[in-house]
Amino acid sequence: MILPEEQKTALQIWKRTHSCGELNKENTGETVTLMGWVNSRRDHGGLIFVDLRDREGKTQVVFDPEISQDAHIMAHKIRNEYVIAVKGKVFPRGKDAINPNLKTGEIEVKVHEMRILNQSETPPFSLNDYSEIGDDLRLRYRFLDLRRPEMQENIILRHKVALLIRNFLSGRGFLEIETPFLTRSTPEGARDYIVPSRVNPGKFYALPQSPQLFKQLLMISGFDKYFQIVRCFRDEDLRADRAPEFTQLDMEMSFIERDDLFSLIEDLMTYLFKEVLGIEIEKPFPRYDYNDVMSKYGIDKPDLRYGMEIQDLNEIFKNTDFTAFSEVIASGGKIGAIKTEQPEKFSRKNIDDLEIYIKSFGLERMAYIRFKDDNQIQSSIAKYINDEEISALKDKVQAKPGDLLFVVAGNTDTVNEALGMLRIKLANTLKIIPEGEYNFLWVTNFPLFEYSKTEKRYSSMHHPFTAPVDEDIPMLESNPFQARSKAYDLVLNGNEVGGGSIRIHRTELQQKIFDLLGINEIEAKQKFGFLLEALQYGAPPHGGIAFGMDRLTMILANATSIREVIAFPKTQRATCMLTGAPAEVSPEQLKELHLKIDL
RNA sequence: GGGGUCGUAGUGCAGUAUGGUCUAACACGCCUGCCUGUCACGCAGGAGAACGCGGGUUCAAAUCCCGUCGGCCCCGCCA
Repeated sequence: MILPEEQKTALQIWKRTHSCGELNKENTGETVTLMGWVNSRRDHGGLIFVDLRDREGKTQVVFDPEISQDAHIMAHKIRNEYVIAVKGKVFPRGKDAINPNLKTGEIEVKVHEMRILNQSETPPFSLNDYSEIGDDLRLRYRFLDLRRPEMQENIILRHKVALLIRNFLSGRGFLEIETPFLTRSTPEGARDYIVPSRVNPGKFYALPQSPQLFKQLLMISGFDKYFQIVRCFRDEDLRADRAPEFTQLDMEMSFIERDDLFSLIEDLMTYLFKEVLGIEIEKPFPRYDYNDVMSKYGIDKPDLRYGMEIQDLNEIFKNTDFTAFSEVIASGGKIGAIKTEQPEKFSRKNIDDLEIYIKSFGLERMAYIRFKDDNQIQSSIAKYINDEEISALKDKVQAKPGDLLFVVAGNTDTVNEALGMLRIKLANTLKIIPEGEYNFLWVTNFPLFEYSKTEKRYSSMHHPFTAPVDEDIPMLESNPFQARSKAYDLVLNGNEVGGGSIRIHRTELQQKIFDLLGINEIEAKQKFGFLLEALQYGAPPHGGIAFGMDRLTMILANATSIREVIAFPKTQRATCMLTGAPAEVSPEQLKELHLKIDL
């Protein structure tokens, strides 16, 4: 079909020749066509300057009545966020007119023809100013929020990360294989999102919390090295680093042991950081035993960009007369301490507030010790500490005059937890966490099981398919709950960015673990029968890991919430402000699914 | 399930402790006009909020109380 020239749309006649981020001095003299959004308009009466924006950047275009009367008149009508196309010539800017803040700052385009491709309402918030916009507004107008350069950078970064991962893994012989979203609910783990089946009345699918079982089956099928960048779903409460649907880099390999996986992942991570941030990360990453990080940092994902480790003072006070301490030692507890940085910043009031915080973990009190010159101390427990203990203490914590030590005593786990949280709190309030530093570490040798106080039973710390440490296998008969597992976490700057394990590849051992978890044979058969069966047909030794892509990207983007790197995130109450999901469905839909709502 | 915090023009905020001076301030944006070298343009003028919603206390409520809705942060939870 041939349209008369004047009926053709702008795009049938005009083709974009460049993005708004790529022109420079080299293009001087070229006639170019740019298309984009009006970022800002500066009307000088005579000249009108417009910063034209697309995802690649901004270019200054100039409307000069001496070049085109028509374009200049039309430029009066345009407003921010109008979509326009301009045809013009690239001019170098004079020395004084160069804008170093713009990629294209050394040129400008003098317009001889313009078309308004679309108008825009005045946006509800400015897309190019420096003030913070409320989260609710941003999410309600996410399509505009995503137009902001910061968000565009984040989303582009996310693409880049995914692409680098795919290229890297493909280069190492990995295959990306899809696994189902409509699958079955499993008893262990997080709450499932469930989906009713119309063709199977009364039955439900569950959306996967992870492709765990499928990737193990793929190993049994012989696919050897698998990965997938995949959405996962968990119906649990949200946090800044936790969304109900999130993206995971999921991996599994056969014929490997833990260290093979570690070195592969270290290669992948250093590659990513090099390509994305231009930063060299040292390999191999340090490895820590779960028990060690728990006693030194009170948490299984310590941020090692700063010190302030938890000190164990039991040895120093083993002969103390102070009953509050001796009783704790006698009962197998721990006297723990943290030496704070910037001790001069702590007033009596600050210390009291910290004690209140410590008490919220169930400890009775927190003592402080301030070291003075010589062998003197100022302390809430000064009268219970003798000179010998003071000098031993000074040695142990390497105290300088003026240093401040916080001391708590009680049940070992509670002391570790409380001091671990105190350590983080101190680091944040003292602002001692260095920016731009990336600290990776592996945490290994997790307990195989953990006791749930709320459910009053043992469950797998990682998941029920995790292999026990070889030398602990005999313990499964004697004291199973002391056994360690071949699970590992990758921690980056205090975030758990990845976790995985070497899996069980023998039916008997898998059955044994189900027994210990109180999953009886019938239930195991019903829910995991396919896995138990598959393990009987030549399952290779295998293991894997999964990474939180959102968290990883968040850290690479230097953002504080994964919402900043997800195009269309949910709110804290798991709703979508854009679409209004979740929402009621029609009675017809419910009827079809044989569902009744009972509120 | 629990704790905290925020909600005032289109946006960001001040005002809330000690109710009356709030006829709600400021900045950005918006509208009109002027301006040929700006780039967070400038100048002059203008419009725009009864303070999330509901109830209560009071002579009087943005401000106090109760409830409720929503955003965010944290604990629990998240194999």
